[in-house]
Amino acid sequence: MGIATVSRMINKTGYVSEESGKRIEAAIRELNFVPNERARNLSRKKSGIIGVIIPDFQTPFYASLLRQVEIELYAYGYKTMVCNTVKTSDREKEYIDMLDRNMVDGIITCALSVEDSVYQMVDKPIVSMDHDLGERIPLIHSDHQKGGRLAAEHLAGQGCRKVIQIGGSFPVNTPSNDRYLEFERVMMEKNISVQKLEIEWNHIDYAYYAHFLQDCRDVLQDADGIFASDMGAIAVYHFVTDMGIHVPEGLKIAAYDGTDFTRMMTPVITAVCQNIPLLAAKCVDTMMKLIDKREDVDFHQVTDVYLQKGGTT
Amino acid sequence: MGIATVSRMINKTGYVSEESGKRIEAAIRELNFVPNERARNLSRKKSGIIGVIIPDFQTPFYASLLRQVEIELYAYGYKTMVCNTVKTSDREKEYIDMLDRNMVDGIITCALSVEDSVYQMVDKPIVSMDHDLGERIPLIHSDHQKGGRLAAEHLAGQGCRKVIQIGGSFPVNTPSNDRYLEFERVMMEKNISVQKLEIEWNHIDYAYYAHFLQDCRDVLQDADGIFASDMGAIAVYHFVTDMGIHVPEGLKIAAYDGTDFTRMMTPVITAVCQNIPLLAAKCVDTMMKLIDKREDVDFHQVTDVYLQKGGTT
DNA sequence: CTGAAAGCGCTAACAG
DNA sequence: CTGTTAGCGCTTTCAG
Repeated sequence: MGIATVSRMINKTGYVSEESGKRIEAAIRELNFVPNERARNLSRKKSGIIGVIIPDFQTPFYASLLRQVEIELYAYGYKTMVCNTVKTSDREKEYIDMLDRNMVDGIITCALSVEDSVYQMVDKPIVSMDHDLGERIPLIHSDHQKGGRLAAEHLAGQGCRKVIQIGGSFPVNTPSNDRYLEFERVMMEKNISVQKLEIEWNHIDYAYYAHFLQDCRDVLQDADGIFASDMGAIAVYHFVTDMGIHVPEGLKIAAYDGTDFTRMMTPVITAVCQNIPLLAAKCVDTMMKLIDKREDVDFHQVTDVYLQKGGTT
Repeated sequence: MGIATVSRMINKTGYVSEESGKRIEAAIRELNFVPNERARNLSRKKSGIIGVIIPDFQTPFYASLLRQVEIELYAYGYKTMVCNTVKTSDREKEYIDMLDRNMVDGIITCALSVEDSVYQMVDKPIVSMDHDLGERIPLIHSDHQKGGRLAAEHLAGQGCRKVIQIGGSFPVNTPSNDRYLEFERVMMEKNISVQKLEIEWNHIDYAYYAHFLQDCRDVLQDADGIFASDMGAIAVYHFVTDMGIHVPEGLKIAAYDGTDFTRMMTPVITAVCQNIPLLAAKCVDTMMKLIDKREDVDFHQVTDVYLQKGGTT
């Protein structure tokens, strides 16, 4: 009985007579045989692993996204390799190289620290979230423009006249910027003053916010509304409360992302919510199409956002 | 010029003359050659990937741990495969099987849903956190006993006389249980009444807590102190505040884990903090020793915990 | 120092 | 239906 038959049996590919089947099964059990994945990967020319590159899953949004992506990939029989760039472009580059070295079958990326060209050189499955890498690489993101508008209209509707926006200027071409632009545009239209406080996009952790806000006391004191990412909003709430400002009377806070944490807070934070499960599903579905070399790949998918009214506005 | 020389060159193993070196370098550049990781994995009999099994990184503690572990593994040149069991033992089993199939070089696990025997059958590098899998598998965990004591003494010191503990009964042998036992023991000693509210350990997300607390209104109303995990504490704070109970005057809340979220909240939550970076470092260091088949493996490592005084007590 | 050759363990034609 | 035979692409003796 040959080794090929065993292979056919295990992979259910090709015919195997009932008798051989039984014998093989017995042998497998007896010898405690387990197929070696590394050998399979080599001859099949695939590893069944997808790398997911994220800036840092300290950020609630990315943590949630990674979680959902893992669940989706698992459903398709793929394993997830976490690729946390921890804010450094070196790490992002190294993870992309991995694709070339055939360690993973594809990469889903939402990191922003590397020039687009690095990605464009790779001729393997890549799906990008929130980062336009050229038209040959599928791009998926939320309707950030609508997000900016929802926030602006809400704050305006609550009577804000002097608002602050906290956000970074990304070094790359990302649709995320639309939320800042649209927010400002809508406010301008309503003659509401908007000031943008620039944060270093690659330093986004709580300690940084705490430190950053220290330097903005006066501006915060003076404003009546603020728009920031989930973690930024949480930090602002914490900070201004310590300053003795009452939320929402003294200052209204709206967050962007709307991860679970905004709902765990007391009060719940008003937020524009991205549909993370849907984003994750689209990333994975698109990756599967790319891997299967299917023709019906949608190269630009935008998902809806909605406003969650909480106690901070 | 033979293929072997190229291999020696790339891996810096064995001698290569300067001239050959240059020629190879040129060829690599010209042909844009990249070594195939899958082939390497097969012949080297290793993949450079470590699987990290966690119950669910919705839980702040595991999310932080995973993050740190990835950073440590990366420093050693290893990649991290996320293995989120999402509360199901099937998934945990499947991930363990992966080890057998030689997909990963080792597994760091902190999941609790599978009988110990499943792990003991595997004769490959495994490091366990918070789950005693027998003396042949290194066990790493925080000093949960001290943690329980710190919380108990603190709440007692703040004048609590009637406290609640929220926690699960794990289906496996885990040192985490010590914190419940010690908490109760210390309280008993001081003649303080303790009631334990049992939660389903495998349903630990915010929605569950919210629902669970609904059914405990009376008990909460009646108590003056409570001890729960980070997320549990956050949920309690949220819930009792909505009920009109003032924290800390009406109820004192102490959390267990002490992840960043306890510091992001307003007020900061009093918590017993586990040293997550140290735990992660120990897990990874131990894994490296196991892989290198070194003799100096410490099979039982306990790390210290400390109390963070916040505004909820 | 270098090349030939034998695997690593499995998959995939291709004749029987 | 099944066994034989090539690979997959790299590492690693082992002569030379």
